Amino acid sequence: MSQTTVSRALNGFPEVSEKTRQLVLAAAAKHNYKPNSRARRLATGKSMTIGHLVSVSKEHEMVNPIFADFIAGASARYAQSGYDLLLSLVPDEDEFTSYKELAARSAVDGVVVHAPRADEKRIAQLNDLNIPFVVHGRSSNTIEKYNWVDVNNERSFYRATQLLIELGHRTIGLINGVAEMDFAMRREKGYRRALKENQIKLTDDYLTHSEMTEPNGYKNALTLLDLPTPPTALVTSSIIMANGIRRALDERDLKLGRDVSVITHDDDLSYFRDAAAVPVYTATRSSVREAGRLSADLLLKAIADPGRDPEGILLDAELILGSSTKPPRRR
Amino acid sequence: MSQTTVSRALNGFPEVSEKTRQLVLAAAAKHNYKPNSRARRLATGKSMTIGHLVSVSKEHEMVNPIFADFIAGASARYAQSGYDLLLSLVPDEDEFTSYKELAARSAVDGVVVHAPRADEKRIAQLNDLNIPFVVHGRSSNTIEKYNWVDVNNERSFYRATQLLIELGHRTIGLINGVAEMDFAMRREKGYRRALKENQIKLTDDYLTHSEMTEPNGYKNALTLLDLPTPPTALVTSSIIMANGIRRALDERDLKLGRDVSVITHDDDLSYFRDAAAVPVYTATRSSVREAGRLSADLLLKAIADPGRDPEGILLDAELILGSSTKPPRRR
DNA sequence: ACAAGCCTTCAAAGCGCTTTGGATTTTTTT
DNA sequence: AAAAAAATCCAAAGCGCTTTGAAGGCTTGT
Repeated sequence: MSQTTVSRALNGFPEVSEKTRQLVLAAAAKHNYKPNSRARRLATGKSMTIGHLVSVSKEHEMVNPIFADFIAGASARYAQSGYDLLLSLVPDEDEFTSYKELAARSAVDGVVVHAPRADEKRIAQLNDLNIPFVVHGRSSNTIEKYNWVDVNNERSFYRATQLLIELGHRTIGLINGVAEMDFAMRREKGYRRALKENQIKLTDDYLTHSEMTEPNGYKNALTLLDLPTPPTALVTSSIIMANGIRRALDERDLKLGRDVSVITHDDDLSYFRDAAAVPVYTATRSSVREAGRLSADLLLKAIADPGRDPEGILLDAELILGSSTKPPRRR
Repeated sequence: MSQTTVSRALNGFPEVSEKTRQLVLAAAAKHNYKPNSRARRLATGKSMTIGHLVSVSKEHEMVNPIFADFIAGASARYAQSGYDLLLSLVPDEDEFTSYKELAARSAVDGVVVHAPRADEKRIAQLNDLNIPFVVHGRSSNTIEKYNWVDVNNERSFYRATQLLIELGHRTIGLINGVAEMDFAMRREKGYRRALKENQIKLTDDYLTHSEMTEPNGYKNALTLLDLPTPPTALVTSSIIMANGIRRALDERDLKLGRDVSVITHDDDLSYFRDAAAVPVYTATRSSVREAGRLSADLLLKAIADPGRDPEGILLDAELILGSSTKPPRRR
């Protein structure tokens, strides 16, 4: 049997009879034959690979832990479509160099941009490179069109803050992510809007920015609790920081909920899944794994149809009521 | 200038004069030329790719969060050596199928085995496939030789338990990972050995196995605390579970350290780095990122020299004294 | 029974590199 | 200055597939 026939049978072309196809498939299965990826990719001119470049902050060697769940979502989709996932953790200062290198050696058919800043150069750069991409998040200061999947950060933090205000809180702190990050900026915006609409004036002392680690949650919570007028409620950007906050409260002999209310953003991480009947944390919840799935779908569509107009998908985080929010305690 | 010369110049062969090489390099840099990965891989017969298959427990869709840091360590090494990292999150039931498929289509030059069980079939299977691999962890019930990088789980949990005993604790619980996992088994062994050597008899009620999530840490801690004779100290396998334990203590109005001592294994995850002057947790600490680096090095060596005898690297977890351990409280 | 037409199969070219073996140029030796 | 040796460079083959264009085999209609 000729090479052509085998190739056609395996790749589902119609020019081969069903009988022959079955024969070929049977033989392939028997010998555990799979076309060699390398040869196939050269012949087709496609890499069948999606690149994920995750930046590692050089300073703290920090890897954002949400990316594991995001990638878990995306990976499943790639597998279904026969794509491989190329992962590269790069020091944040040479992010662009890495993209350029991938494009130059034609190693990927598309890339996912993680953790966009409000000011994000990578978007224009990738558009220049003419390589399909999707951004997990958005970039406020970017005018160009691009594919993105994001949650409604501004609105969900507005709602969270609003909820606290309705409960009677007037001194509310925000323990946020790194200031340059787009999501952090939007969340801050939502927080500020809620305060403003309720004529609550707070200095920037009630606002912290840092990488979203447990120790930072702890440290920043202590800073806020040590203010002359400590906050009676906190909003935070990550369940990991929320754990640090809980530790800070513990140390001050304050009880979560009773003494200080906390609302956290909850990415629904698999190892922090808050599935109790009454959730531990009141939270703005949005599955980052689902975002991974959607991003993958979008990117695969963009690759399949290069003429496609960029699309944005906005997920709505649910506001989940848990036991970490109560009216403020009389002092 | 001929293709040959360019190829040789770029790949550092001695048959080309330094002058020509510089010329070629300059031209390549100018046009941002990089040899096409696909073509190069076909020509050389190497994939220049390392596969990481991470299993996702179908049941709980759980991704072990340590893998992010492990991969961060490994990724840096791969990049240095020109290798790409292929990541695939696969449902745990078709782990082997995935390895076989990668081997059949010759997509990777080597693979890393994550989270080995005490009884681990994948090792024999990979040896059969004749594909270089390194195991992160070990497999107690496997006789074959293989490359591995592991921490001394048995010894470090022995020491941890011993420390608690020396402090005066007699009722010590172990909140462990999934029972089938090799690391969990070894840790249990260390725990039991320390108890035995001190003539402490405890039923298996003081021992829990589960995926290492925060909610499981919480739940299991509550279970132990509700025993007729509750433990005065706990040893646990993950800092994420430790966070759940802290929450359980909080709920019972018990204070970490003062009322219940806790020692946790600490993988030195970037978002839980316990770098306070006095660490929060007394812990058996071993950087999983370092393990990633070492695994990558080992695997690259194995690929470079197929005749090489398998090697094992045993890391010693440090026992770090923190503030979560105190003598038991008189009741 | 034969030609037309369709279905099925095949031989060969090509994907963009690396690598071999030979050709050419330069340097060294006599 | 000619020959030998060394240093450069190049043409062509080949990596294992896909894909094109053409040939062969079957069916159908007359």
